[in-house]
Amino acid sequence: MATNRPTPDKDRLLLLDGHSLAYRAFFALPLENFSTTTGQPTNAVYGFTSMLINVLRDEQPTHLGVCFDRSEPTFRHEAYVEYKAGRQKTPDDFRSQVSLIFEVLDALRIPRLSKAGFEADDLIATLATQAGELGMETLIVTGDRDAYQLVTDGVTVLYPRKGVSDLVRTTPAVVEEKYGVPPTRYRELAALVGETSDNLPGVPGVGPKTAAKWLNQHDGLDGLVAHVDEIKGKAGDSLREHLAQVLRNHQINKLDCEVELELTPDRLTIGQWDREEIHSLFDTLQFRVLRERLYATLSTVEPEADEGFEIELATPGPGEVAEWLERHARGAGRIGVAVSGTWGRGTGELTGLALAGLAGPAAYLDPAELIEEDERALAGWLADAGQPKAMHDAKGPMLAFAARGLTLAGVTSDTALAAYLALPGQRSFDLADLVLRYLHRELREETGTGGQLTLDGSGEEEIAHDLAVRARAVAELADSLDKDLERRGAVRLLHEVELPLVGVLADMERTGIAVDNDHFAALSSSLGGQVKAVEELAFSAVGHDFNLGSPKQIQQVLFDELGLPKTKRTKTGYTTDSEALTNLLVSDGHPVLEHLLRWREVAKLKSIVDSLIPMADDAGRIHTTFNQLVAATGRLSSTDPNLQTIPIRTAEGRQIRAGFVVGEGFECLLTADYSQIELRIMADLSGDEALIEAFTSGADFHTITASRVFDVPPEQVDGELRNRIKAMNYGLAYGLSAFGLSQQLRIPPDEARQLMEEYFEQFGGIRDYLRDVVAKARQDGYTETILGRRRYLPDLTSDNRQRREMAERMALNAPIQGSAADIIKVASLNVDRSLRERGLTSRMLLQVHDELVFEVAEGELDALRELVSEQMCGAYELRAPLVVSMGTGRTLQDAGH
DNA sequence: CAGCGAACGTA
DNA sequence: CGTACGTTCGCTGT
Repeated sequence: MATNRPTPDKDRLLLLDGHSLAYRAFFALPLENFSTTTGQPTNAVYGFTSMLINVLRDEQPTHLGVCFDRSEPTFRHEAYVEYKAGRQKTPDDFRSQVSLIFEVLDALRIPRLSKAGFEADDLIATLATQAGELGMETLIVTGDRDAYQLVTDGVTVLYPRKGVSDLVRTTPAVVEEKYGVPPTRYRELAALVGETSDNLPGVPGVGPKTAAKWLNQHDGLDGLVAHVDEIKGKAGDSLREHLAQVLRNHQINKLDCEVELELTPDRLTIGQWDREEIHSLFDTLQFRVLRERLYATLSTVEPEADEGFEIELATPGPGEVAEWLERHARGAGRIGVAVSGTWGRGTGELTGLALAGLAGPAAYLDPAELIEEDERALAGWLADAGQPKAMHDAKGPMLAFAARGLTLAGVTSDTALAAYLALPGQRSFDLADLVLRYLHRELREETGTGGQLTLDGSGEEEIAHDLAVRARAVAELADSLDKDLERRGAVRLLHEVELPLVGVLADMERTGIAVDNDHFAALSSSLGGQVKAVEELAFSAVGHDFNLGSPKQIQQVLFDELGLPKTKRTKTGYTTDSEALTNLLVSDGHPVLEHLLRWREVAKLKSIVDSLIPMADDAGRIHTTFNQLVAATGRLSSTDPNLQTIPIRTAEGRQIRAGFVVGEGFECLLTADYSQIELRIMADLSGDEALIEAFTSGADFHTITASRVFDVPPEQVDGELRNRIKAMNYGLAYGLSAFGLSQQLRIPPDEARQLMEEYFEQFGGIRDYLRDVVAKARQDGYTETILGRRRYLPDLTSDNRQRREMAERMALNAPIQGSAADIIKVASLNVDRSLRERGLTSRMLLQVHDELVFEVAEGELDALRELVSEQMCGAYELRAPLVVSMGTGRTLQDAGH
């Protein structure tokens, strides 16, 4: 709609009919594509918000309001009891979204209006009328055609045509063309034709064409009524028969232009919206694209976001680096460092480097141009822990630095990490987003005041400026985030845990883990043979070929062809997951089920092996990438490849572990894992004496707890009883319900409920703790780990049960899982430091949530065992003390225990 | 060719 | 109707 750019000299009021637009969006957008992972439908909110953003962008209103219907009856119901009768009830999936729309509007500081006894249309009519008197231009966005009666030269209706993206501009000429009457007559025409959705029947046999003809012939409805006896034909008879109804329609579809409202059009201004609120709301709604669009739109409205960064850029020539650093970096406070290049798989390459403090000139260095002297000066400054630096997501750049022999020290802020602690659960910590959010600026150079870019076409200068802007932005952002973390009590967590961990993780990535690709190749071919064989068995069992990897085709075979009983529903059909197939196998026993399960198993293993083979570098080592910014609880994650999910449960799976081996020159691998760390944390946090006692007694924890719950001596606790309590013990930390427990143990729900009650009778502290932790989180808006790591859970107060209960389970789990993450992070740091202090060459390779994997140097096994045990157990003092178990061997399989 | 859902690997 | 992740595959829609 760029053709209809507004004229800025006139005030422009935009009025939206909230319900009618949301309702349209609800039916236009498929629910299955617009729901959050917690199951909250969002299609109406999404569609409405999307329309709102578009119209803000295209129309650039100066004033704005959204009107809503109310549930109370209106004067129309009083005039006609059947008004809107027979309408189907509003779907629940829609109703749950209305309050979300309110939240969006409130966060955007957009006024919303409603009044008991009136429909949104009446408010719109009133405001449009008043706006006209104030000399304002009005735009009405509504899916209700009644609004056509308001159209004048100063009032335009934007009516959504199919879906939510296309708005038709309805001017007087358009109404006239479409209906054959001017907007002022539209009401009369509608009275004759009727409105089925309002349960206002018109004259049978009379459509818009006839109605328009009559109205034009008799100069309106009054004239028509006066000459009603002259109307000929069947339609005339029909009109006379239904005349009362027409007059009633005409009375009812009149919009009230004199509703008393608290706000007048000139007060419907667009407030300063709250970026944080929008961020967290859009996070909850999982609107990613929409957020970008919103920012793109509103930043054109918001002048402050138009500002960029002023940069005075120097490019020290050969031999000038040392001097520049001396003059502008040393003693100039914290320097922002921005790096361009590539990194991953434990290495990287540096292509550009920019330095900038809060003020003063910035420098751009091209690593390819540095002479030895410059490189030495740079290396010295980078490695100087006394020179404070701020970076954004420093781990990658660290790998690139390391690849050219540079070490980095003195990083007192990593803005990505700081943002992660401030806003865990956000999925991206893009520098531009953070700059916009915290500094209300755009990540670009301010070109208005001097410093004109001289683009010579090479783009090189542009790259330098771009990087310098990032360096300056990081320096400023770091200060801003420091303050934010202060407020959130996360300063120590950043400085004492997350920041130092960056280097430890980079080292692990750089080191990698050795693999035996011959072993993997043999494994792959053996698994490949089995995949083929099982595939053939499956085909002959059903009599034809099909794709065993396609759930869709499996469903067709199982449920359509073989007529097996339907399983649990998924979004797209019926589940064929291994649990369901196993159930079918027990109940029906069709041989294809067995083959299918077996195929999945071997195909999965083969795909893991095949994905690992090309990962090894020339030295035969695989380098994962640890992500420190993704897990909402504070855990690390591992990608490319994910070395935190190497199979262990089945013997065949463990064959893959046999392919991870000790590297040349080293003695063996050592794995060290915390035993039952989450349960110990739960015991500590809850302070339940019985539970703590169960841990300090030294005997098998599940057996001890089972013995208490079933009131039998520990030696009489058999596998079955122990299993039940083990499931309970673990399930508690996840917010397991009685129903879930019954499912897992395959016992009746009543029995499961009773089991839980008996458990809580013995360990009441746990129940109290779990209840309190949720209550506190609801109060505070977040949960906290032992080191003060927060997780924000706004959904705890949601009126949507599904969302609320999901948030409650997250609230139960986050402090436990997150505290375990805190502890192993501290342990990793302490082990790393201790290795250094004792001058050992053994090294840490992996972190797998509650386990650390080491490569043991010749002759260091005993020393390492002692060191690791000491540092891991001593990482944090719990009332149920930390216990570590270790295993060693030449492969990861042998080192298991 | 991107994006999504189902399935499944780990703690 | 038990948390937290990442990867693979097939399918669908642009």
